[in-house]
Amino acid sequence: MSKKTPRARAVTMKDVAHHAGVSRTAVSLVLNDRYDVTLAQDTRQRVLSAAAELGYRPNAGARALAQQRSDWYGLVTEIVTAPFAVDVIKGAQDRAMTDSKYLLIASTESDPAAETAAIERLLEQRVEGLIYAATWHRGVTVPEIAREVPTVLVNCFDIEGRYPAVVPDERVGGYRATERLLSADHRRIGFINLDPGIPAAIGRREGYLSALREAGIEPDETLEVTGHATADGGFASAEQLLDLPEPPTAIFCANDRMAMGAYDAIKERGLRIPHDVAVIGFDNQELIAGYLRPGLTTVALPFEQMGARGVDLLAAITAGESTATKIVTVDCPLLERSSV
Amino acid sequence: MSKKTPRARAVTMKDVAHHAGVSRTAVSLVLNDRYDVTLAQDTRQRVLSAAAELGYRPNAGARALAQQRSDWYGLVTEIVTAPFAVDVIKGAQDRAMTDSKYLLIASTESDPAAETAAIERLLEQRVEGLIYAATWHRGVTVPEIAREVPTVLVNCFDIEGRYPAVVPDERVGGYRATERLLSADHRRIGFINLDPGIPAAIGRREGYLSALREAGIEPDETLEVTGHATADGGFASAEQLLDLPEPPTAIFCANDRMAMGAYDAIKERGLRIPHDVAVIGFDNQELIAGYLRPGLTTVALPFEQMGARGVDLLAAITAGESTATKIVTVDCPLLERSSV
DNA sequence: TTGAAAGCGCTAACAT
DNA sequence: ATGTTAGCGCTTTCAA
Repeated sequence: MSKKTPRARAVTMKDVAHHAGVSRTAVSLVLNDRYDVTLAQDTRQRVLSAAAELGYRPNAGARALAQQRSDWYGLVTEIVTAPFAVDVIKGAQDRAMTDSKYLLIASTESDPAAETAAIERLLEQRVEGLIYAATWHRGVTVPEIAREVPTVLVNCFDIEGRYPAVVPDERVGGYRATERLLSADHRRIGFINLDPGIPAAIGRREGYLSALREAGIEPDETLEVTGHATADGGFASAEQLLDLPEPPTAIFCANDRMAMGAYDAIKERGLRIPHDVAVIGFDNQELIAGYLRPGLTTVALPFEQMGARGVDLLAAITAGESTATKIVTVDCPLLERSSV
Repeated sequence: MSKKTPRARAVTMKDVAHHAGVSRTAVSLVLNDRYDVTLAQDTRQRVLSAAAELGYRPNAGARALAQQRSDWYGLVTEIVTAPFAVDVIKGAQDRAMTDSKYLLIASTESDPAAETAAIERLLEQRVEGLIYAATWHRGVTVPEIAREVPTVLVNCFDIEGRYPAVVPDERVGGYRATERLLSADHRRIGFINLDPGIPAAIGRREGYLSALREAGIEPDETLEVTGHATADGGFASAEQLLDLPEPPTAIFCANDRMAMGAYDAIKERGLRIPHDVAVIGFDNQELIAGYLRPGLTTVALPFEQMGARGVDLLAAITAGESTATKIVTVDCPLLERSSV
């Protein structure tokens, strides 16, 4: 066991000031590019080179203390647990960086007590705002403590409508998928939906139905089935559809996992995708959609954009530019591969 | 546009002290559970209730400044970009939490300049140490600036061997996979490997070969093929193996994506998994391994554990308990599903 | 144009 | 056992 080596004390502003032969104030002014105050060109130069020479690095914490602002946002999420929606983090992270904000991420397992504790700790770090993100689109109950600071929900919404939120536009997504199938001349389009009640199931179905109606097709209830949201569920539901006296020529699966199962069902009957049966998914889970054979055409959930929009909203709110608890809806784009 | 509402100034220790009628020192002592100093039981009580009453919340930044330690670690990674290995973040996060450490995550896209900048900003936040994590196991070059603070690599290693690292035990993983197949009485075991040269390919192959040899089987070179690391690559390689005059009865795929393709190749020939051909994968990509039909037996990459071990190591180093640039190897467990 | 001084919230050495 | 005081590194009035 080696003794702990005491790290050399970091260079401070005082050191720079001393080295440059100016006051600490001057250093602060120069280093913060405060051009509202007029400083001698020479002073500026001296400070700059002294800082460079000494390898000065500002201490963000000290600055935060003095300025009473941390430049941090807290991101509370169960997402770290479920890699599916991890792009939310990336989107938020990138967007925060461009604002010179930091993201303090607290992962939770949606245990309310732990969640409150996590937020509590973020508040101790004096985060200026909170982003509360969920793995799958749903209504949530945010711990009361979050009210202490501006808070924005991402990929979920407050059941009581007290917070602004950023959510995917499920309806348009469902519409796009169906429309794509229609444009390939399919008229009998099966729909394997998720368990009813959740926003994804409701919105995607609405989109499906309205696309059909716009195309002058009266929805046929036998073509609508709900399946367990897994590959096995998709397999079973697809079988059900294919067993119909008048089976569909295309199937819209409300998620990619079910589409994965549908592929198996279709292939097992010796049918070809998309030649005999076209398939379209939802979620754009890369690992599935990208690697199925043929590649699965699907609708993408805009996780990254939602994360970015969340930070946007938060920035606007903390800047006092916005205050309404509005719901921002983000588009779900269609991703063409080869299954239609 | 509403005017920015000035947030009420937070309750400080001074307020608590005042309210309790004691000194700031006393408050600090009580709130930090410093039992080495003796305080009147009454004082302690008064402070506690004053703090509760006022809703006092410590200011982590101020404490960091005074103590000259931040309790923060920086996690530099490209992982946020690629959800695959995101469990590293979770493992590190959880482990850090139990130490009351925070993780400041900086996502990079492995652009060296951006990486250096990201680390620079982490250092401005006065992180006490750095974890540098990669999406896939490989040798990396860490920006020089990382030397300023204890640094640990996770799922990668320094090409020049200057940093301690935590990596998966690829060899044992390959061994386990092969052994599992052997235990199911397979003697002709095909191996679809990754592009040679990377640690995963080298280690997994070593494990494969040594398991065979231990079982008294002389490796047959025609059973070893390398494929493009995708489903299509796996498909092609599996075809190649199945076309052999004496085809294998089991295939070990060096990753799950290739196993996904192998499934298709096997099924297209009307063969059954595992009855006619057993398949085993590597990586345990949930979305693939869990949803393939039948479920894919595979070897898991211990991302979460690696993240946790990384923080462990860092904690030991910053505590001065360890200093060697050792390589820690983490076990890759076998995950049984139904493909063997 | 520059500098002195106070203060941000907290800890810790030192007195009392 | 409790209080005083001096920082921690930085920003920001306010004077000079």
